[in-house]
Amino acid sequence: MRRDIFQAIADPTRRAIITLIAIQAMTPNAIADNFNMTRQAVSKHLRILTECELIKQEHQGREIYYSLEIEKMKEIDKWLNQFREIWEINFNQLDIVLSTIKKNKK
Amino acid sequence: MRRDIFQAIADPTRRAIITLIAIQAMTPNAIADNFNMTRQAVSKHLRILTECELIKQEHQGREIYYSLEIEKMKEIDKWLNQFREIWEINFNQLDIVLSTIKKNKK
DNA sequence: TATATTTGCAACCAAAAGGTTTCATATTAT
DNA sequence: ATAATATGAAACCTTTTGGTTGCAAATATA
Repeated sequence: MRRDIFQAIADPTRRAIITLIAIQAMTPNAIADNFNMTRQAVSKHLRILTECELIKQEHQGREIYYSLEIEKMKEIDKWLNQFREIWEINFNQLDIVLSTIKKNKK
Repeated sequence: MRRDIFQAIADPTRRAIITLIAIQAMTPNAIADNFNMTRQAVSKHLRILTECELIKQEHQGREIYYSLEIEKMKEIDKWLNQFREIWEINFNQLDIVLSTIKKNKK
């Protein structure tokens, strides 16, 4: 069982669940209504998301409300940080190219 | 074959490859040297990354240099955008809490 | 108390993933 | 021309994934 955050968001159903409960906490039944699969299949996805702490539960009687653990989402952002520098470089290079074009126009 | 960007970065080896070639373009052999698996296994990962256009090839004689397609990486960032608003809200709420504590101290 | 509802868990199954070995092809070097 | 090198592709195998159905437990309702 690898069960890291990148593996968690690899599945399109799980990404949809994340987006769904980002707005507001929902019960498994309510979540499952949005998908074309059994409640149990959705439940398995919720289990995986819970295991890697991307979502959290709140028990209320016999119902369980699932909501997004937004802090964990930032880990993906953190991983992307190492590439932002490259984006910036590319942007700056584009900037140089653009100003060169400008100069030549004059 | 799903082969989308989220499925591509789900595998730790592929994430490592991405990080490796982000710095500079590399040949499959050079890339494979960094992993404890056969060259062919690495080659399969390169194929998957190529198929979803996360990396690009540059042929040079019998060698092929693989490099990162940085623009594609931004798609992950774009997906994260829908959650940034929530981060901000949380941050602002924390701000309110902090200023309330400050006020009560006085 | 008996029944309905909400949920999770286990057993099972087909398909996909990730590795291996073997082989074919193209380019370079002798 | 022959041999070596760099690479990709195919066949194969094991494990993981993502779904199913059936069942058990806890809570709410009649």
